[in-house]
Amino acid sequence: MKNSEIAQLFDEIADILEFNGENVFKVSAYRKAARTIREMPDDIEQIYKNNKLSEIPGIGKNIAQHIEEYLKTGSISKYKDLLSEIPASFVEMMKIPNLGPKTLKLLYDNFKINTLDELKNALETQQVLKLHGMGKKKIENIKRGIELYLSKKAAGRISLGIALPVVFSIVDYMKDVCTDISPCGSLRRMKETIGDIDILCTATNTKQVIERFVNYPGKHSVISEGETKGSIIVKENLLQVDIRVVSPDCYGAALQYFTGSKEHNIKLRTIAKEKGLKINEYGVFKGDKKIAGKTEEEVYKVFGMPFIPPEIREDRGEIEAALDGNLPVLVEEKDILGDMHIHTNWSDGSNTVEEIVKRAIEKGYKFIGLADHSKTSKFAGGLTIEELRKRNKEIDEISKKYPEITILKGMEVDILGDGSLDYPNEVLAELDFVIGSIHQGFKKNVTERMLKAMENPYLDIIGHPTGRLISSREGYDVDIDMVIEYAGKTGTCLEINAYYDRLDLNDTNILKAKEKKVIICIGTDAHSVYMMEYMKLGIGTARRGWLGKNEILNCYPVREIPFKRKKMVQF
DNA sequence: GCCGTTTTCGGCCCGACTGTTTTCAGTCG
Repeated sequence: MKNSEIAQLFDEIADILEFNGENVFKVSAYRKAARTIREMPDDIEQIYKNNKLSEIPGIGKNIAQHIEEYLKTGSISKYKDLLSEIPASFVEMMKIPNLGPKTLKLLYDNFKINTLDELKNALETQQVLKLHGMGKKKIENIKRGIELYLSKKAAGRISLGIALPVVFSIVDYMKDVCTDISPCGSLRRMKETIGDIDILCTATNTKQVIERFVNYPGKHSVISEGETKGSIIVKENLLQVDIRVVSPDCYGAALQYFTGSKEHNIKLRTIAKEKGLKINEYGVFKGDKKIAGKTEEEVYKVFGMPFIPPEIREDRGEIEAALDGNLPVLVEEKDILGDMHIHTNWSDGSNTVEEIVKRAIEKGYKFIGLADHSKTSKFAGGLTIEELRKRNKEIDEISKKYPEITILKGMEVDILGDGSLDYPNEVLAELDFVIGSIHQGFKKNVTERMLKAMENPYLDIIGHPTGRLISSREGYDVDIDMVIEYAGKTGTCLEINAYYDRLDLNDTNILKAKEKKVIICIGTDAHSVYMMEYMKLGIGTARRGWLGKNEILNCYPVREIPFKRKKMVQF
C-alpha cells in the first residue's frame, strides 16, 4: 500500500510551496490531499486502477496526475523540480517551531543558508539583527525552536498511554482554581500518538489560572503567558501543554473548537457559513446574536446534529452521518465484559491466576481470558504441554472458588515459521480459546503464515496483527489488508492490542475490518494487574474505528462469544 | 490546487499571542 509514501510527498510539496510564498490555498490543497490519502482505508493504487481517483474529495485533476505518475514511475516530477530549487535541508527546517516560511525565506535571501548548522550560525551574527522585523527576542525564540525540534525529533510523537498520566496530573493540579476543566485536542480524540496537550477550563479568576499553570512543578520552560492562554513545556518527554481559559457561557463552543480535528472544524464552519451562521471558540452566532455555546450538545444541535463523539471527529463522514441520523452508537467502558489477553506468572506475567481473577472481579468483568505464552517463546516463559495442563488444572480449581466470573483457559500461541501453531491441535482442543501471534521471523512470509494460521479451526484471534511498537519498531512485513480480508472469510477475530506502545490495529485498519465484518477483540496484553487498565486505550482505539459493542468480542455475553468452536466449548 | 443552486472565476475558517512596530506581520493551533 503506497498511501503513506504519497501522502508524505504531498506534505513536503506543501512545505516547499509555502516557503516559495505560493498561494496559501494551493498549499492547503496539497496538505488536505496528503491527509486524506494517508488516512483513508482503501489502497490508493486500487482506486487508481478502478479509475476512481477523481471521486476522492480534495483530489482534482492535478493531484490525480501526480498520483498516477508516482504509481507508474515511483516519483513525482513536480516534487523533484521543487526540491532542486531549494536546499535539501529546508524540508526539515520548515518543521522548526517559531520559524515559519516567511522568516526562513528572509534568512535564506540574506545569508544563503543551506544547512541547519548554517542557520544556527547566521542567528549568532550581528547582521541578523539589522533585518526588518528581526529582534533579539525573535532570534532567541528561533534558537529555542531549533533545540526543541532537535530533542523532539529524537523523541518523536509520544504514545497516548504516556501523555494520559501527564494530563491527569496537570488537571489534578489545576482543578482547585478552575470551575470546569477538560483536556481537548488529539488527546481527547484518543489519537494513538500525541504531539502536544491542550487543556480547556473555565474559572472565576482567569489570571490565577494562568499564574498557577505556568508554575506547574513539572514544567521545563514557559513559552507564553497571556490573559487567557498559556503554554508550557513539561519535563516529561518535553511535551508542550497549552491551557486556555474561557467564560462558562462559551465552554461548550470552546471545547468543540479545541478538540478538533482541524478538518472536522473546517467542515463545521463551512456548514455554518452556508446557514448564514458563524462559529468560533466563543459560540455559534446569528449576526451579533449568540445562539449556542454553553455545551457541546447545544453547538451540534444548532446544526441539526446530535453530539458527535470526540474520537470520530476527523471529517471522515461523521458529520454527514450525524446529519442523516446515522451516527453509530460507539462502545463504552461499561459495555466491556472481559479482557481476553492476560499473562499470568505461569509464563512471563507477574501476577498469579487468583490475583488477576480478583482484580477482574473488582473491575466488574463477567469473564477473563488468560493467555500465556507457548513453548517456542522460551524467552517469555513459554509453557510446555505438561505445564499448560497443570496451569489449566489450577484455573479449574480457582474457577470453583469464584463462580461470579468465567475464567477462560486460553493461550497466546506462536505462529511458527511455516504458519503452523506451536501446539498440536489435540492440545489446542483442551483450551477455551487460542490467540495466534507472530513472535519471531518478523520479515519472513508473515502474511502467508498468518493466513495459514487462520485456517486452523482452533485459532480464534490473531494477536497484535501488525507487530508495531509505536516508539521503536515498524512492525511486521505484512499485508494487513489481506489479513483483514481473510479474517473475514475464516471468521477469525483480530485483536486491538491495547498495550500503550502497540495500539494495533490502528483506526484505518479497524474501519476496513468493520467493512469486512471482522469481529474485533480488545486485549490488554497485560503482564500485571496494573496493566489491565490499558483497556481504556483499547476502547478509545475501537471508538476511533467507529466500533459499536456488537462488533467487539469483549462485549458479548460469555456463552455467545463468537469463537470458531463455540459450540464445542463448555463455559 | 480544488470546487461549483453566486458553476469555469473567484472564493477558500479565524482568533490569540509575540515581537516589532506605532498599526501590523508572522506564527500557531
